[in-house]
Amino acid sequence: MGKKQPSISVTVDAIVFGYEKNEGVSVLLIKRKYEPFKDSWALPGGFVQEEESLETAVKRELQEETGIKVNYLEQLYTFGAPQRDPRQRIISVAYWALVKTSLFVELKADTDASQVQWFNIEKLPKLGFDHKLILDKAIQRIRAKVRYEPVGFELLDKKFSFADLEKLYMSFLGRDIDRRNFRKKMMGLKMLDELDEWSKSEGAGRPSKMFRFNKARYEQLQKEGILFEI
Amino acid sequence: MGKKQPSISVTVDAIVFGYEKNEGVSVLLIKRKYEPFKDSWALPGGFVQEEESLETAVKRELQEETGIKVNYLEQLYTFGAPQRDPRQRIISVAYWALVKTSLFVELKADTDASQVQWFNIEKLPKLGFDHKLILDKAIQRIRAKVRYEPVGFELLDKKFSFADLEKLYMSFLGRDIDRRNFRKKMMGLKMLDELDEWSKSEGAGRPSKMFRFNKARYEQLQKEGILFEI
DNA sequence: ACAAAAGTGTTCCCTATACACCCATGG
DNA sequence: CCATGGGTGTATAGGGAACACTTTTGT
Repeated sequence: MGKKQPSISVTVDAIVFGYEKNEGVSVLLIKRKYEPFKDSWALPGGFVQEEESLETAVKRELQEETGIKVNYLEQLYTFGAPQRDPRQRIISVAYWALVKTSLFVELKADTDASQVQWFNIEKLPKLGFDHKLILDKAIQRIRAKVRYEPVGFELLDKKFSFADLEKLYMSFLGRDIDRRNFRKKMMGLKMLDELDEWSKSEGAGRPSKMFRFNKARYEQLQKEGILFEI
Repeated sequence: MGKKQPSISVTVDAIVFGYEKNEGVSVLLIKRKYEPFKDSWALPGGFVQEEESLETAVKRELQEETGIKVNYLEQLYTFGAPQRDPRQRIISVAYWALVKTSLFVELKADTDASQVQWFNIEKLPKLGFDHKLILDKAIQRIRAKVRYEPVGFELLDKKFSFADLEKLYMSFLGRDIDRRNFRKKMMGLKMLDELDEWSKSEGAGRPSKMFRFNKARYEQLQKEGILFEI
C-alpha cells in the first residue's frame, strides 16, 4: 500500500425487480441521455459521492433518475473489469431490490435519463455497458434466494389468494409448481394467516379464500432461512 | 451521472483461509509497516492499479505483501462506509480464498508488511480498519458455502483418510459430525475413490484406508451444488 | 350443463438422524 | 490385555413428490 493512487471512479448500479400479478417479473431500465451509450437502455446508477455510503448513493441515483424510492437494496456484486466503461476506469458496485411494480407506475425520467420503463425479464432490450452481465447475475441471485428465504411480502397486495402466491413463486422459479404440495408446504411454515374473506369473481371459477402474510413469522423465516424445496 | 467525480480510492483485501489437519482453520494476516494502524494486524491488500482487474490486483497484493500465490479468489463483498479509512474515502472489494496452510510455510513479509502470520480463527488478534467486520463476513460465507458445495480438494493431501476429511468438515462447520452418517453421505456422493493403501500408524489404533478425491465428480458437484445436510 | 378455477388427502420413497458394537494396531 | 482410533448396519421418522377428484361459481 502506499505508492501510486490511480484515478479510478466508483459508481453504483441498481437492479430493481418489479413484480406484478399479471405481468410477472420486470426490471427497471433507463434510456441514457448522454454518451457513452447515448439512447441505449441501461441500469440506473451513477457516481458515488465522497461523503455518502454506497447504499445511500444507489438510493439517491435511483430517485434522481427514475423518481422511485426504495427502502432496502442488497449488494449483489462489484464489477471492475478494466475496459467495462469506455471513458475511464470505473468500478461499479451493483445493488438489487424487489418491489411491487404497481407502486411505481409514475416513473419520471430525470437527470441522466430520457426515459424510464419496466421491461419484462423475458423481453429485454439490448443494454449498454456490461449491464447485461450484471442483470444476468442478479437474476441468478434472485432465483437462488427464493429457495432459502421467503418472498412475497412486499410484492403482493395485503390480501391475496393462494393462486396469487403460487403464480409469484412460479415466476421466480421459472417453472410449474404442484398446487397441493405448495399449499401444504406454505401452511406448514405458518407464514400465512387465513382470512374470512373470499375473492370477488373475475370470470368463472370458484371464489378463493384470501390470506395475508403473518409478518412476525415471515421475518423470523427470513432470519432463520427456509429450505424451500418444491 | 455526469456532474462531479469525487476522488474515491479503490482497494482490494484478501481473506486467505488456510487449513491444516492438526491446526484447523487459520487466516493470513500482516502486521502493518506504515500508518494508519501501523503495527496493527490487518488483512493483506492494497490499491487497485488503473489497468488491472480486481482479481489481478488481489493476487498481486497478496504476492507482494506475503509472498504467497493463490490461483483462485472469490469475491466476498464490497465495503464502502465513508469513514472506514481514516485517511480518505476508500472503498474496498474483499476477496477470499482457501488454501492448504502447509504449502505456505515460508511467508515473507515485504512491501507494506513487517510480519506475516497465520492465525487460528479461534485466536485472532485485534485488527485495524474494519477488518474484523470483513473477516466475520468471510467466516460466515465459508460456513454457508460448505453446505452447498464440496470442499477439501485443495486442502488435504492427495491421499487422506476418512478421519482427515471428517475433521476438515468439523472445522468448517464448527460442530461434531456422526462418523457413520458422514461416511454414508460421502460415499453416496461418489466423490471419493477408495485406494488400496492403509495409513501408517501414528500411535495406537487401527490403520485407516486411504482415499483420494475423484476430481471429475468433485468438479461436477461444485457446479451442480450439493445439499450437505449433516 | 359445461367450463373454469379452487379446494382437498393419500401413498410412496428417500434421506436425515439416532444409535452401539466389533476390529486392527501399538504399547 | 488394554487403550486408541477405524470401520460398519439398522430402525425410525419426516418431508418431498406424484397424483385425481370434488366444489363452487359464471356463462
